[in-house]
Amino acid sequence: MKYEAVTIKDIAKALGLSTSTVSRALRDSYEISPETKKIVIEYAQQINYRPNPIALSLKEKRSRSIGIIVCEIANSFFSQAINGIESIAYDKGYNVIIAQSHESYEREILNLQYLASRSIDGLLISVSSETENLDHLINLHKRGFPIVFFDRVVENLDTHKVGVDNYKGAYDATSELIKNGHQNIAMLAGSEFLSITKERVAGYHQALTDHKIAFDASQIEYCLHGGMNYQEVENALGSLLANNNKPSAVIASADKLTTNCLRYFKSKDLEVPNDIAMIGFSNLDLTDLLSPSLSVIRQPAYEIGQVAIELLIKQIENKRPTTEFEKIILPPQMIIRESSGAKKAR
Amino acid sequence: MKYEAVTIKDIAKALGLSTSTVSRALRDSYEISPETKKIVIEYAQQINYRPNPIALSLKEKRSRSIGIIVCEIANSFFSQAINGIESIAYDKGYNVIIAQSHESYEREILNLQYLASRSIDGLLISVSSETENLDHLINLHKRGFPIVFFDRVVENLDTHKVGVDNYKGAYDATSELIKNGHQNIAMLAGSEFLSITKERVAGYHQALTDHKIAFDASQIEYCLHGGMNYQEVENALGSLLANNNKPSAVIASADKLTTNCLRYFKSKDLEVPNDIAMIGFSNLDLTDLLSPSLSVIRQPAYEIGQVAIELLIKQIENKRPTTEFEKIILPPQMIIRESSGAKKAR
DNA sequence: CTAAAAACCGGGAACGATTGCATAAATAAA
DNA sequence: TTTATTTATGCAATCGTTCCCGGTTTTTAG
Repeated sequence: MKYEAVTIKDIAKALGLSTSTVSRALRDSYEISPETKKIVIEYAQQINYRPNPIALSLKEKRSRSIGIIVCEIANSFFSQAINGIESIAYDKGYNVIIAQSHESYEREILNLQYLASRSIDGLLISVSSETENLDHLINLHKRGFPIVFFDRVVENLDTHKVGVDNYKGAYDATSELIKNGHQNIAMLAGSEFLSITKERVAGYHQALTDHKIAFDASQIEYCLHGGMNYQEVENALGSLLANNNKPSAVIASADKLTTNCLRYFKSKDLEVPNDIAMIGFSNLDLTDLLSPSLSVIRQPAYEIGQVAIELLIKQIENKRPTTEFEKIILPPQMIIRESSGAKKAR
Repeated sequence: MKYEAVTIKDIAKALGLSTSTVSRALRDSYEISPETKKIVIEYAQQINYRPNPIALSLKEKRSRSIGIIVCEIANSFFSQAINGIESIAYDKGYNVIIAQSHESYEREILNLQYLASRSIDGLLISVSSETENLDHLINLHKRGFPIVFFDRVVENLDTHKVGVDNYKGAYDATSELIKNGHQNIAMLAGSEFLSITKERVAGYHQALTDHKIAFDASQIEYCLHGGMNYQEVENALGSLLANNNKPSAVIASADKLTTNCLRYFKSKDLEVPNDIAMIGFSNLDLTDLLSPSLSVIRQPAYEIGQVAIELLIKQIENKRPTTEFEKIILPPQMIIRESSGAKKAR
C-alpha cells in the first residue's frame, strides 16, 4: 500500500513557490510569468505529477463518472452498447461504473442507491424487465439529476431516450415470415412491462393486419425475465405449440429469447425452418454459425450507446437545466438467413 | 444540475451541534451521549443523509474502487469473470471500473494511466495479447500497489495470480482427438507472448509425445491478436491446411479463435468433424447450438473472478505489505460434443 | 517624477468528513 | 470543600485543489 502520490504542495515546496502559484502555472493562468510556468511545468513533468481527481471532485462537486445500469453485460447487445458508451466517455474524460440488475427490480433499486452514493454525475439506464414502478427514477429526475434511457426506455418520464424502431423491426420480421408462406405466426415476447415489448408486439400485429391475417392474442406469450432462465422460455413455447392454432413460425423478441427458442426446438427435435421457422431479435455475432443459421433483427447497439452518452454528457455539462428532451430512434437491420426459410410442403 | 446533497454541516446547523459531534454520533462513538445520538441519527435518517464518498476518499486516501483491465467485455469468458468479480466486490463495498485494452499494448498502458489517475485502490488485470514488456506494471508493483493477475498471468512479476490449468486443458483436448483417431493435429494458438499460450502449447506437445506422435512445429500457428480479427485466423488456418503434413484436426486455444476457426471451415465448405475435426477453448454458452455442436474446454470464469477479487481485497486491506503471493490454478472442464468426433474413413 | 496600471505572486478559505486535543460541566473521591 | 476523574461536546487541522482577495513589484502614462 502506501502509494504516496506527489501533490501540488510538494512542487510548491521544492520550488519555493506557493501552492496557488503552482496551481495557476499548471492551469496556464495569465497571472503567471512565462518563466515561472516553464519551471513549474517542467518540474511537474519530471516528477510525474498527476492532479488528484478525488480532490478535484470534492471541490468541483462532480465526479466525472457516470453510472450504467443494464440487466447483463454478458449479453451481446449490452456489451456492444457499453463499448459505444466507453468510446465516447473516455474521450471526454468520464469514466463509467457498470452495474447489473440481472432483470431484477430489487437489484435495480439497490444499484441505483449504490451509484448515487458514489456520486455519479449522470445515469444511463436500460431498465430491468421487472421494472414497472418508476418511483426510484422519478425521484432523481425531479431533483434535476441527468438520466438517459437507452434501448428499454420508459414512457412516463420526460428525459432523453435512445432506442431502435422496434415497431419496424417486428413488422419487417413478421412480413418476411408471411412472405415465406407462414400464416400462423407466434410471438415469443419479452416482459409486458417494457415499452419495447409493446412496440414489437404492435409491429407484429400491424404486419398481420396489413396482410389480412387475423390476430390471435393466444399466439403471444410474454416472458417476464426476458428469457434469462430457460424454464420460462420452455413454458412459453410449450403453450404456444399446444395451441389449436399451432404456429408454423415464431418471432423471438430478444437476444436470450432467440437463442433459448432455438435451444428448445433442438431439444424437441423440431427442425428449423422445416418443422417451424423462426426469426429473432439478436445482436450475437455468431448467429451465422448456428444450426440453422439464424435470420435476425439486429440493433445498432454501438451507435445507441454512443448517442446515449453524448446526450447525457451534453445534459451534464449544460449550465441551465435541460427542458427539451430528445427521443432518438435508430433503424434496425434485418439479416435473412436459413431459419426463416420458406415453409415447405410436407 | 444542482443536485445538492445534504451534508454533515446541515445536520449540525439544524440541530445546534458541531460537525464533530454529528460525525461521532453517526459513527456511534462512545463519547456521545445516547440522547444526542438518538436525535442526530433520527434527523439524519429523516433528511436522508448519505456520507459523501468523495470527501471520505480524500481523507482516507483510498477510493474503495478497483480497476479491471481486460481485452474485451464482449467476450464470454471475461463477462463471466467480471460477474464473479462484481458479486464479491459490491458485497465488500468496492466498486469496479472496467477498461478494455482491445488486445492493444498501447491501450493497456493508456488504461492503466487512466485508472491510476482515478486513484483506484487495486488492479485486476488480464494482459493484452500484445503485452510483452511489463514495465508499466512493474513500476506500480514496486511501489507496493496491489495487483492481481487473472487468466492471462505473467511470469516475471511476484503477485497473486489466478488462472486455470491450461496445460491440462490442452492435454485433455489433444488426447481426445488422438483417441478419435487423429494423428495430424494442428494448433491454432494465441499470442506467443502470453504464458497461457505457452502452457497450452506445452500440454498439446506433451499429449502428442505421450501418444508417440512426432511433434511438428509447423503444425502450430500463433495469432498475435488472439483471433480478434478474422483475417489473422484466416491466414493462420490457410497456412496450416497448406502444410504437407495436412492436419485432420485442429485445437483452437481461445474463445475468438474457436468461433473464427469454425467460421473459416464453413466458408471453405469443410465439414466438421468429417473433413476436419476441432475442439476449442471457449466459454460461450451456446456452443451446443452451433453447427456442428462444439466440443470445448471451458474455464470456470465466474470462480476465477471471485478468487481474484478476494485476493486483491485481502491485499488492499492488509496493514503490512504483502510478501507471500499465491498462485491459484483451477481445473478446466472438457465438454465433448460433435466437432471432435471420430475421423471417418473417406 | 509621480500616479496609475499592469504584471506577478502569496495567504487563506472552501469542498465534506474524521479525529486528536482542549474544554466545560458533572460526578466521584479524598 | 477541594481535587481528581469522567462525560460530553467543540475547535481546528487535515486530505489536494481551486480561487477570491490582497499585496508588491515593475512598467507605462501624464
